[in-house]
Amino acid sequence: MSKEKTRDYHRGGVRMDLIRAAVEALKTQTLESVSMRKLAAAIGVSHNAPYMHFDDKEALWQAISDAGFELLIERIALDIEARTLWMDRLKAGCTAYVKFAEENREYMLVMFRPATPGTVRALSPKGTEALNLLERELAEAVSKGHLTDTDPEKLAVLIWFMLHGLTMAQLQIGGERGPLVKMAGDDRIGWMLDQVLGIQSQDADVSSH
Amino acid sequence: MSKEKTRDYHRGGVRMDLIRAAVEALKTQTLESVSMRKLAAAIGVSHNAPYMHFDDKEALWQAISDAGFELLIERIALDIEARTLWMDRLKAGCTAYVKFAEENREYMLVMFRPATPGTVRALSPKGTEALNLLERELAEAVSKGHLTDTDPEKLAVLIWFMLHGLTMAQLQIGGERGPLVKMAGDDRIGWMLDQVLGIQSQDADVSSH
DNA sequence: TTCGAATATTGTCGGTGTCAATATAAGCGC
DNA sequence: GCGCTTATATTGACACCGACAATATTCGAA
Repeated sequence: MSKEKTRDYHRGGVRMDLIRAAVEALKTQTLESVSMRKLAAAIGVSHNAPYMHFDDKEALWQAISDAGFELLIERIALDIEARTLWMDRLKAGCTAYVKFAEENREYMLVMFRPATPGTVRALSPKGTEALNLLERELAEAVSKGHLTDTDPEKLAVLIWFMLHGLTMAQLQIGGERGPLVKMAGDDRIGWMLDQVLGIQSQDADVSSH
Repeated sequence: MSKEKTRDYHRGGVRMDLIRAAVEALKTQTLESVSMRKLAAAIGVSHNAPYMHFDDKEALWQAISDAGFELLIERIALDIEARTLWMDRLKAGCTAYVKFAEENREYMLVMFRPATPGTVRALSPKGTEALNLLERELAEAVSKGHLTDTDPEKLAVLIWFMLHGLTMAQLQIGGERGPLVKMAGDDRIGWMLDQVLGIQSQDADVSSH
């Protein structure tokens, strides 16, 4: 009598549920160990349903990567716009990058998963957009005379290398031990920026006596 | 009559052959797509023979990672020792890091493969040894008065972040396009070092007119 | 209402990591 | 030489995986 169907066809939102489940799974598991079939099971759908919404396992990663870059630039832009002084803005943007990586390990793993050797995967449009946010701040600083003798484009890339190296190191090797602790001070990003930009730290350097 | 056995038991050197085959395979394939069984087949051995020499697939990666760090520090040390002036030595070491990564993509993929979320994988002893090479040069430069007001330890980590960010970017996104080309000049490493160390470039800056 | 398109299902295939049981070879005391 | 232990390799099996094919269900528009 009961009308209960064996399953819900067309339950809707499978694509989003799948992405959410994958992101959730990545918080505790490796990229390799997250499987389409387990994700399908997790959201209560047959083992092949995901292939309605994603050509491929890779297509799922790509979708998550895009979403990650979206979140990243949103956060960076927000934190930059909340300040006015150029150095504050720059530092806020850099800090946002690192904080995002720390708080969203799962996204970063996908966004910067290694490319297949032969292929060239360009930095996603959203990715370069994030980089441009940095570059704009630096260009502004140069044009207003706060920085001299530097090419803002190259400087932006250099700073990104620095931030990216820091975040990748944190992802790849644990955060608790090793060389990372040597940089674990309160304001490592401020310190690094001062160093790169050749600025005398305005706080008294107490460490020398 | 012919005494030909179906296979060679105890053929010897399976462990090394396996590592070599894996490194070779990684030149054209992803970490994920390299399989124990294919490696076993490639060196002409049954699908379970590898498990005599490695507990685990992960154990194989670990062995390759260790070998990679060994090669890396050897190369860095060699290139440093070939110079005498402190800045030349520092630059040679940094350049060696990046060149190694470019020429040994396959090793870097394994050396810096993402760790399982829960676990903390400390930077391998050999890895920190590589970092110490940098640090020693910087400490020397500070003690001889070439650099002032800087903590060599922190500076070494900063420089490593920079180099690591550069190499990871090259591994993860293609080298041909995107922001990387903005840094593609002949002596990007020299430029980056000058920038970080706050040194006026001794070459005339021709780019400004 | 009918029919096609979208969505989901079951079934299947070759491939994978890894465990178990078995077979072969080498080393060594005798 | 002989026998024992141990290292090494093999076959066999199992659950799991990504992906393809064929089928079933539902929705929406003509």
